[in-house]
Amino acid sequence: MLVTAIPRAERIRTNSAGRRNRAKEDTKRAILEAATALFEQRGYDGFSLRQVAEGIGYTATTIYLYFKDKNELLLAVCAEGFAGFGAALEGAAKSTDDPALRIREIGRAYINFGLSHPVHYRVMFMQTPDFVLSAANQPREDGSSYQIFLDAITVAMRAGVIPVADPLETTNLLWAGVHGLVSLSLSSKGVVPKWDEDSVKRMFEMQHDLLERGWKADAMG
Amino acid sequence: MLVTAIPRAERIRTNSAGRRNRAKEDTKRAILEAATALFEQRGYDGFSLRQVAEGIGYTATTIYLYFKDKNELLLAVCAEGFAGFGAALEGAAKSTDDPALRIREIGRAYINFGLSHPVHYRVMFMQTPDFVLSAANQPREDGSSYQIFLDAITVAMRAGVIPVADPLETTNLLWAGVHGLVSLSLSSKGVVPKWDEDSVKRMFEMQHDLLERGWKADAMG
DNA sequence: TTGACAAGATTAACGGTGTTAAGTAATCTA
DNA sequence: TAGATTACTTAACACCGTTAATCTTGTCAA
Repeated sequence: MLVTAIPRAERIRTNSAGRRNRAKEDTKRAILEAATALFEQRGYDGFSLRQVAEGIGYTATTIYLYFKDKNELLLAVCAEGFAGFGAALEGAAKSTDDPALRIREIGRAYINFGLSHPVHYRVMFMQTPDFVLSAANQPREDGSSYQIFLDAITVAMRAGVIPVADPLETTNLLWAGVHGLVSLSLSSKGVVPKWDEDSVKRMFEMQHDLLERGWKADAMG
Repeated sequence: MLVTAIPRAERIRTNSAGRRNRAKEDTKRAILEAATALFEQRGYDGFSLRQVAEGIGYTATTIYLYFKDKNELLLAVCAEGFAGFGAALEGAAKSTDDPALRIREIGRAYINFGLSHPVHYRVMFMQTPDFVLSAANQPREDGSSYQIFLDAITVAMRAGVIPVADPLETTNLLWAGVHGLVSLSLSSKGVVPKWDEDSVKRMFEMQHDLLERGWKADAMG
């Protein structure tokens, strides 16, 4: 008789536990996906636990077995969406070696993401105060989204293409520029002229041209 | 007997109607004031019709006799708060004859207002999409808040201190700059570095310096 | 194989929300 | 003084997030 290192009882128990865990992960994923779908098509206001649950044949209270409360589920939904945010910024940062162009590309990526993920962007940066932190500091292998901005700025400063100043404030300045464009577009599109996507992209280029010219003028005294 | 031009019955009726109307205006004001108080100290989320009403000894349904629904009451509350917004911008616009300085002063007034009226600013420009329109277009004797921006821009263009371009887009650009600073400050103050009031004001000056230098560099080819 | 146990899901309930429809009491009109 | 109008309330509906208690079912050790 072949004696295995692990006794039968324990094998069964761990397998069973494994299957249970897998099942649990599955329904957790199911909830998350239903939540994401509902959230994306109904927005922040039309998002209720009861609807999420009923959409996949559960009761609302079941969600509490998998998420602490509504906020945590919403945060999980956004975290998923914002994995793509960090990736987009990172891709932009790596797309060129030119320190000045890199900043512009990051800005373009930011704008593009915001405009094409309005619901996520809204919740993360506009609607719910507490979410900004987790959005900006969404941990990634190589630094948060904010860090990607900051790195590009410090590199550009060292390279002498932008004036040396407090890197944090310069980062915030750039962030404010793109965030202003995206958030006003999301709020004003269709009700105030010139806030459609094309205008916003054009305005970003104008904004960045001005910034670069300003930096250059500053460098020349 | 002295014959008055207006018969007694009619006088009574109109007076009575006047008294009624005055009373009605009074309770409308009472509701509005209670709403404002509650809104200012509990914010958008902790604002309920039942609480507004109970605070002044009415039932929630009474509010519907004076306002169409919750949204309209909230809008009235914000409209009140934003009378000051237009006034602040207008004051800034009139504070100088220098077209370039005027733009900066308007920006400063915008920043100051946003930072000192966080709750109103949030609702008008961040929280509720539908409110941006009424905030920007809040009718005033001499034009909306947006119009104050726009006028300053067109004057500056005519004066040659900023490059001639689409005035609407240039206005939006400026608006995005200050809105980005204010809204990120409101969302990030205390959780992300350098978003306190002093930093924001400093960043605005940096931002505007860059813009002006950029405009000047543009003018020189 | 049976009985205990634990996990997963449900039902019931609490206190809250915006909103509508019907009812009441006082005031004004004729 | 009878009837209409006005200001307000009560009752109800359909939701919401959240908690506690209950049920069901499969797994486990004896």
